[in-house]
Amino acid sequence: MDKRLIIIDGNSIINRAFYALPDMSNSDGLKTNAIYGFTRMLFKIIDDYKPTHISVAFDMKAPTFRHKEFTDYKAGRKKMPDELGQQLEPLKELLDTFNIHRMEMAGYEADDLIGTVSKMGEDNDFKVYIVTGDKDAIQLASNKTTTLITKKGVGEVEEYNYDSVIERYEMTPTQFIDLKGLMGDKSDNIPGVPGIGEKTGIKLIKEFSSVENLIENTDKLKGSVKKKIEENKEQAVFSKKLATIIRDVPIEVSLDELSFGDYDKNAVIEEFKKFGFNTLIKQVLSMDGGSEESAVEEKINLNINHLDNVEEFKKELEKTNKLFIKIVKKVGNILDKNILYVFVSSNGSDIYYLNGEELELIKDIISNEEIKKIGYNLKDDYLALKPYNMEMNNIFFDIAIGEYLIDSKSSTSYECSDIAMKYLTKKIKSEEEILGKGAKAKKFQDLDMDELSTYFGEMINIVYNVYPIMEKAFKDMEMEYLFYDVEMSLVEVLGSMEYYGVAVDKNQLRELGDKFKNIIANLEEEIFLLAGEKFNINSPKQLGVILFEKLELPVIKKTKTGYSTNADVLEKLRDKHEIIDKITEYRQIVKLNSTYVEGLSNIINPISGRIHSSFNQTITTTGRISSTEPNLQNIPVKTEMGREIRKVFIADENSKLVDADYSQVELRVLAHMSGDEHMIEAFQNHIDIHSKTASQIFNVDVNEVNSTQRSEAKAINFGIVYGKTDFGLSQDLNIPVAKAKAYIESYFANYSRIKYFMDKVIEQAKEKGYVLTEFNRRRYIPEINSSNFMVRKQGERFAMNAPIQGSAADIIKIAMVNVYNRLKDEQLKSKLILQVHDELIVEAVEEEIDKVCKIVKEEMESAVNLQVHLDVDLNVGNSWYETK
DNA sequence: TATTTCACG
DNA sequence: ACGTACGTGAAATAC
Repeated sequence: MDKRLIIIDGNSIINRAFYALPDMSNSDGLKTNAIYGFTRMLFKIIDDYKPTHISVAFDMKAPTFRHKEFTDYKAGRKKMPDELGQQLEPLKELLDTFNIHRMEMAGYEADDLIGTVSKMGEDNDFKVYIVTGDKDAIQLASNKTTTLITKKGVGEVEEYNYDSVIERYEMTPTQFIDLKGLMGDKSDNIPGVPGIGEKTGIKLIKEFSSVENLIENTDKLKGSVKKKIEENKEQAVFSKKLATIIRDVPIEVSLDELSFGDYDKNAVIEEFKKFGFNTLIKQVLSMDGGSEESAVEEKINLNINHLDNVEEFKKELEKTNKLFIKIVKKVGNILDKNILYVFVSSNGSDIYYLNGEELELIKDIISNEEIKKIGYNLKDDYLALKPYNMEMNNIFFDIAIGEYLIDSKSSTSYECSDIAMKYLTKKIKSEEEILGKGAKAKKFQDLDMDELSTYFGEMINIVYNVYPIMEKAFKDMEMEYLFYDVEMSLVEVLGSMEYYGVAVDKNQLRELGDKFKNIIANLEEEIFLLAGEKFNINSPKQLGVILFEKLELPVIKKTKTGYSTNADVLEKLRDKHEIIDKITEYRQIVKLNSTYVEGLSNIINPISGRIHSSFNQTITTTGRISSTEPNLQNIPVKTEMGREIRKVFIADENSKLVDADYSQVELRVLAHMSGDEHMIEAFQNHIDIHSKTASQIFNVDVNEVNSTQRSEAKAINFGIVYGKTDFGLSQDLNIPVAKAKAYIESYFANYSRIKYFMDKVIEQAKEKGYVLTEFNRRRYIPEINSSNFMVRKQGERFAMNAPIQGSAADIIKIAMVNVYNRLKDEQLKSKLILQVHDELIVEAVEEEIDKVCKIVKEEMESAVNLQVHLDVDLNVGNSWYETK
């Protein structure tokens, strides 16, 4: 079998990783980004090239023969930063754990060891790969050796072998050494020939093929080049020597020692846990090689039986009043009875199941207010039971939501298997492993009882073992109110909203569709006429060709794949050609028709005739809820044509929609959190905040503010919340950057506590690694300590925005819970049906409208006590369109 | 599957 | 000097 040897330049790769990745550290404060990056690179290389042998070469601190012969060698190099230095030893230990060979030798650089070992590999018929970020190693490329140079960061590599080097550079790999002899190398402080750069160097090497030959034939040169070479002959030869990688270092190593694959997975995982590399643990487990026996996959011992003796199980439950539960349902209508099995347990190991027809047996357990329901994605379970007329009460602990609160960015899915790995180092099958992925993925109804019981039994066991750990974490982080009283209470609220849905007027939808299609057809014709040909207007690519090539309009902006044709660009082009306005209008109507008219039509529930959107609680990094299938949080409102879509959303018979929205909730949160007297005062005195800001910036009386000033101030008020720059503001307001800068400075001069607040949260993010909302919701911001300017600035904007957006999200969640509970407690028929970030909509039956208005306003305004009032605007109408 | 665009707060 | 406002989801095209 063929043997493949990979030799890695350890220092080079760890350096790359360090500078490419954002700051990371483990719980002990050890920096880990370079180790992480190195390991990811290592895994990728192993995956791509399947090496049989590996060695990692390191530089030593001791001077090399190059230093001895040339004191200035590598002079002027910056010292390795301590954040990187401290990662070197742990990386070496990790390699040892992996049983990966590493080498270092006093007096020689890593390059020389690589040169020597690669030669050994070549001589023994290995296919050799050299991994480094240093292009010097291209000189080692040959028919048997491929040099892999890292591209941008550590993600990808570029391959160089003998042929590809010739093809790209028109010279052989070894001629690279000659080139360097002439050009020198700034980073290594190799002098070369002064005045000869890359261009001339390449020309000379192509002509004379080597430094030595060149020197002998300087008579064929002329002018300044001749002079330069003749005056620096020795220096050129010497530079070439410095640049030459040694290939016969007296290192005592046999290729057998480099063989890879025999390592203890468990030990590697332990190490990863120490570093906090949770995502890598999974990868190790699925990697070939390594001994599996000792791996973490201890079989979980479970007793899984049909629930025959309900009374006995109830007795067991009484001991703790904790029910661990997972419901398995088939894919189907949310309003139908779809339950296949219910798995329940009181102790995490004795697990019982019953099928969909036997549910009545546990109805009183499910609805018992005393029994705490503990599970994973409990909203799904709550919803599954609804069609059976069963109400799951006391939804107490959901480990998916728990993980979301602990780290809202750790992943997007919060897969149970990931949670198991992170908290228990237990490997259970993921949903994808059970069902497969893509088009031929199975569904739970396709699995047999054996597969189901293993998967869901393990899930219950994981829940049982993880929740106490999270319980403690919330206590330590002072997040108990947020978790139990806000998020867990919200599960039932969101479930109820989904189940109830919102009524739609299908006729209205059809009418709008007809109207839009008509307009689209007309616009299409006009656009083709103006363009002189037919094309797909929906294709940015084809549109780009028409606009910027055929019509030769000026290119405003480019995307990574071609011309940008977005609304901003079109806006700037609208004076240049009459086709532009037609396209803008076409885009708008097509969007309305495809996303809204057709999108909504497709998703109306055939049973209820209503729309049941999913409200997801574990998606956003800031704490907001998201809405999918369909997204009801982005129904058009800004243009009149778009707003007509809202006529589709109506109240049921004998009902009306009560729409309540917070007035400027984020700015009020900002006023409160910053404690800025000016802003607080404005809100307390019910002064229009945008006019107030305008009066301060433009130095006029509040009553004298004109509409332009007010709208500019509005842009600033909102922009500040997101950390907007002077440049961005200048673009939005179409004013010079200097003017925008002056506005922002004036803003912060007047609202000085806001500036102070922003500085403070950034500082907190830098120190602690996270920022907090008013209710201690956390957002980790690893970007904040990045060495990359752009990434770091972005981190600062996250830090400024997250507490504000997040606190507003906390507040409306509290309000939702309170509104829902009031409606329930007062036994009203009206239902909370929608939330759009700062807006709640209740479908209220006629006779309850006054009561509902009062409840919603009261609960929203009193959800939290801030230094400013929260104001809620109420509107009542037959449709969402009317509630304006 | 990735990219571009655009709808909302 | 950098590149330039946060948070989402859906549809369509192109690969």
